[in-house]
Amino acid sequence: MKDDYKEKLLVNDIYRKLSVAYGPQHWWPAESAFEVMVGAILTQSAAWTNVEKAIRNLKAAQVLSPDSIRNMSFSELAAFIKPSGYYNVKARKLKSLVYWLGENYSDDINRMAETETQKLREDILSVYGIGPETADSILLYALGKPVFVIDAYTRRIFFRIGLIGEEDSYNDCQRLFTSNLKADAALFNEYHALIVKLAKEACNKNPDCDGCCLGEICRHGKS
DNA sequence: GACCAGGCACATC
DNA sequence: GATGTGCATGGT
Repeated sequence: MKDDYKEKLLVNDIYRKLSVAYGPQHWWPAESAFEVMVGAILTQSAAWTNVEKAIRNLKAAQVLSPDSIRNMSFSELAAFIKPSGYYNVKARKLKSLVYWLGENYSDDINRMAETETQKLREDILSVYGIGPETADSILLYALGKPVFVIDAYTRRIFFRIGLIGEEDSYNDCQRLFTSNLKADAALFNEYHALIVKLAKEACNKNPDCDGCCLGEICRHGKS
């Protein structure tokens, strides 16, 4: 059997196993596309429980909108998002996002979604504070584009399994999934959410294992 | 009290 | 281009 065919079987099989083990994850937990975009920035190197507090603050003050975030003072914004950590840099990032959104799309996220995906990805990446993972989270979870999100969990788990190399770039990692799966936003959405679920479950129970529920395809402790 | 969490920009070599 | 560092809160 050819190696690339084995790889395809593995990538698909891991998804099936995770899906059976954990069921639907219902990502991204947000009421609007804009909320996803804000959450994607706030969750950078932060625990989601802290991000929830920051978003709750914005909602309670009824300022979770591009216009409100543009018009409030920097220090006011920083105070709202304080629980998510790095509040000064993140306030600057959110300001950059909403000014960009206004200037390029008149705050119309539906119009933004009409742009061709790769061009839009380049465009989003030009915004201060948005790197590959945040850009892809926005494309997938806010706009429903079939773009696979690579995070630290994905790298760690698939490195242990042997499907990702230590030196692989973000794009290399992404190719593992996009070249072996149907380009389906719902599938990419669920797969990434399941990877995060697996990482949290397994890590919390055993620091030496990221993939107990993967059975034989998990080679934890042997890498 | 140490360590980590759904990264990124920037300085320096 | 790769390697190091600052950013900061809240939960375990």
